[in-house]
Amino acid sequence: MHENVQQLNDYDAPTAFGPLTATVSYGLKRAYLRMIRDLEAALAPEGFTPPLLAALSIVVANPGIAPSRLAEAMGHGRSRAAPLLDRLEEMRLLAREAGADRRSLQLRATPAGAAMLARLEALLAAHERRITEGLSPEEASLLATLLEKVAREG
Amino acid sequence: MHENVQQLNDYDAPTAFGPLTATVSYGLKRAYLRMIRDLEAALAPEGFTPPLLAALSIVVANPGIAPSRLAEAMGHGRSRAAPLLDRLEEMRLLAREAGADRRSLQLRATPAGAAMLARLEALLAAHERRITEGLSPEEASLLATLLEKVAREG
DNA sequence: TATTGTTATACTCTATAACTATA
DNA sequence: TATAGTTATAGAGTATAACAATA
Repeated sequence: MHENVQQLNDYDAPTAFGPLTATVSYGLKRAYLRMIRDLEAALAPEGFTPPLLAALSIVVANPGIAPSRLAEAMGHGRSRAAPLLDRLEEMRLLAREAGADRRSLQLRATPAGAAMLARLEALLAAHERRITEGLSPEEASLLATLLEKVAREG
Repeated sequence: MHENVQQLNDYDAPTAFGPLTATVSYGLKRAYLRMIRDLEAALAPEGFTPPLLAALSIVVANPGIAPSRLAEAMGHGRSRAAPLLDRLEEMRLLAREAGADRRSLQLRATPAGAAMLARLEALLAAHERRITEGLSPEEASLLATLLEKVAREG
């Protein structure tokens, strides 16, 4: 049963992270994991996921954008756009329209899409407050700036 | 062919992000993506992936740790540990040893595992320098601190 | 009963290559 | 030939549930 010598391990809580301790690299991973889980949970009741929200946001902010430029803005290859657009079109939130160059498409949100995004913005704001709850407003703003610097240098 | 009116889109580069602009949430996603791709590329020549490195680091820093506590430290469920441990054991970098409570296992790195980690630390340091190249040392240190605050509140 | 480790399963994200239609 | 969009495929990461062994 229970004994005091039960644990022969030579470690104690909390668990140590070795060379990962206090690195930007592992901090990014841990913070990202916490963020994405909170966002997934916040969007699920609306039938949304983080990538769907990003795609809709970008289309609303850039009416007429082509799928390949959307994919580029989201940081991945062209082929990732198709299933996201299929889903958003299925939900009647956006439409793929033909342009003058018939190889290319122009993406536009429907009124329902714009309305949905407005609704999601409230969820997004609450999510942002949750993940920055341990930070002052100045720290949160600084964090966003530093993250953007890291992201841009790629 | 080429015409000046070719683009009827009412957007211009760079692409706008709408409500995602300047949020910690989307900044985290973008910075994480940049980081993880750099780390994957850095580790690939050694046959390693970021989760394998994290697992090995934590086992070396916590000799005798159990798989379930390793999984907890890495932020996911128990079942994720098994394939990572299979792989590391296959590589002869760690061993699963039986403890007093025979339900539980004690994980320990082999000498080869410790040597491998030492080698990986150099790659990790170079990786850390690359992803923080746009930041002063003070900013990088501050960023790591802020990220840890975000991660911990979960 | 509860806990540990494992297996099975499924879903998402991501990357690559190949196909089509247009230019 | 080059580009845009799509499809097919595969691999990795993650989550849940169920199982066997042990307590």
